[in-house]
This record gives sequence, C-alpha cells and structure tokens, in this order.
Amino acid sequence: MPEGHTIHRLAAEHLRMFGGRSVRACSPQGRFALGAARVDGRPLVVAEAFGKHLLLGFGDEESRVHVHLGLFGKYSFGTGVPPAGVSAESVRLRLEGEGGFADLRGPAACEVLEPGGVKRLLDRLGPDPLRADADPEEAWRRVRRSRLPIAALLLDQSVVAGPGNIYRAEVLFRQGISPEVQGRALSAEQWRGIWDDLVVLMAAGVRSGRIDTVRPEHMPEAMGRPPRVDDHGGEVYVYRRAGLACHVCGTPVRARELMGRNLFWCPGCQRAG
DNA sequence: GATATATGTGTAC
DNA sequence: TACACCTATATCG
Repeated sequence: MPEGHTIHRLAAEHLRMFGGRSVRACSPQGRFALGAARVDGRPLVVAEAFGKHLLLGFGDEESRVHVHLGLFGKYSFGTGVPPAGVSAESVRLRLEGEGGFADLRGPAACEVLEPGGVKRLLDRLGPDPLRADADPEEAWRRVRRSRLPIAALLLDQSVVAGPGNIYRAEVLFRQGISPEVQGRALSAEQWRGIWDDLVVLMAAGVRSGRIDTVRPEHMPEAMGRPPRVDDHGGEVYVYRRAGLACHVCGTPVRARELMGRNLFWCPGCQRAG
C-alpha cells in the first residue's frame, strides 16, 4: 500500500472525516499513549502529506503528529464506533470524531514533532510529484551529478519524495529507460519525462487508491494480454513479473536485488541512457 | 502452526 | 551490506 499516493489520500481522508472538529485520541496498543493524550480533545486542523510522511496538526499547536507507515503500516477508517476485540490491541493511534474513526496499525513512525523536528524532516525530503509546490529542478540537480543508477535515485526520498518500488519500476518501464543508467548519464529531457510521468501516474493513484500503469502512447501496442493485476491490487507492466513475457515486446521481464530492494525491468523495452 | 513475503527506513559494522 | 523494526496475509506442511 504505502507509496506517496496512499499518504496523500490519507491526508484528504483525515480532513474529510475530522477536519475542524475536535477528536478523541488514544493508543489502545499503548506505545503512543503520551502523544495521543497530548492531542486528545483538540480539533484536527492540519492533515498534509509530504512524500510518504503524514503530518497532523491539532488546535493551535505548532507541533505535528508525524506518521510514517513503513512497509507494514495501515490505516482503517470506519463510521460509528470502532470495533472492539483482539484486533483493537494492535492499534497504535485511534482518532474518533462524530463522523467516524481512524485506526493506525504497524507504522514505522508515530510521534509528536516540535517545529524544529518538522523542519528537519521536510529539509531532508526532495520534491514530491504530488505537491503543487514541488520543483523538479531541485531533484534534477541531484540526479544529474550522481553516479548512482537512476533506479537507486528514484527510491532516495531526499532526491524525490513519494515514489516507492512499484512507481520506480513502472515509470522507468514507461519511459523506456534502463534502471542501470547513472543519473549523470540521463538527459534533461529524460529526467523531465520521468518527473512528468510520476506526476501523472501518482495523481491517478491518488484518485483510484491503487497503482495502475497503462501503455504509454509512444510504445507499440501491447501483445493482447492485460497487464498483471498484482496482489497489490493494480495493473502493472513489470513490477513482480519476473520471468514473464513483457506485454509490449515479449522479452522476459528481469529482476534483481539492488541495494536491498527488488528491481524489475524489461531489457527489451528499457534501453541504456 | 511455522514460515515466507511485502509498496520502507534507519542504524551499525 | 546486514540487520532491526513494525503487522498482516499467503502458502506450506
């Protein structure tokens, strides 16, 4: 679930459900008991996503509740009273308002940040393709002088904030760029292509709540099979399709580990620099 | 029941 | 590069 589009959806969902109204906050699991007590009873006035980070602001506090889902974190929303039972014991943060509740389980981070901590967090994030204030040139300045492969740069949140393993694989496929190409070997046009496509793909992800990729117009017709509907719940061309024929050119999709993450690409469609 | 896996990141060696 | 961490779900025996 948790690439940047998910977090932007969560921010919007928080505002819809709680925006401007006071909420009750608690931590059934206990590990965020102090933080929850601190915001309990205040109105939720800020819910904003920066890459994969969610920031919630309550009342006139300048501090923010900072949530990062990590690999396993999940939110569940509902109307009415949150369900009791064993599954409630794993809820790190629960917000309840008149409109419903939000349960957070398994986050990598759930903490209160003072303004200085918020600034440090935001300072180490690159531009987020889903934010109107994002400046792709800021990312390009990092990319263009890096010897790291573009596949590594796209997962570095200090270069670009938001894309995860699926968007990385799919955007490089759609742009026909080999994951191995060094950042400094990319042209400005290629970077522009990657960025603009991230904006399109991730905005679609925010709307639909899943990651779907479609054949870009500059690519030849697909071979008649639909893209894989992955366990993640979306239609993709290369992500987790190792060994299967590319839907565009028929070449087997390849996979390898790069810096601890699974990387997928089509050697037929994705050329060097 | 045990084990493997996952869309992520931070720290230590 | 390895591992630690957080949780749920799928798959295997």
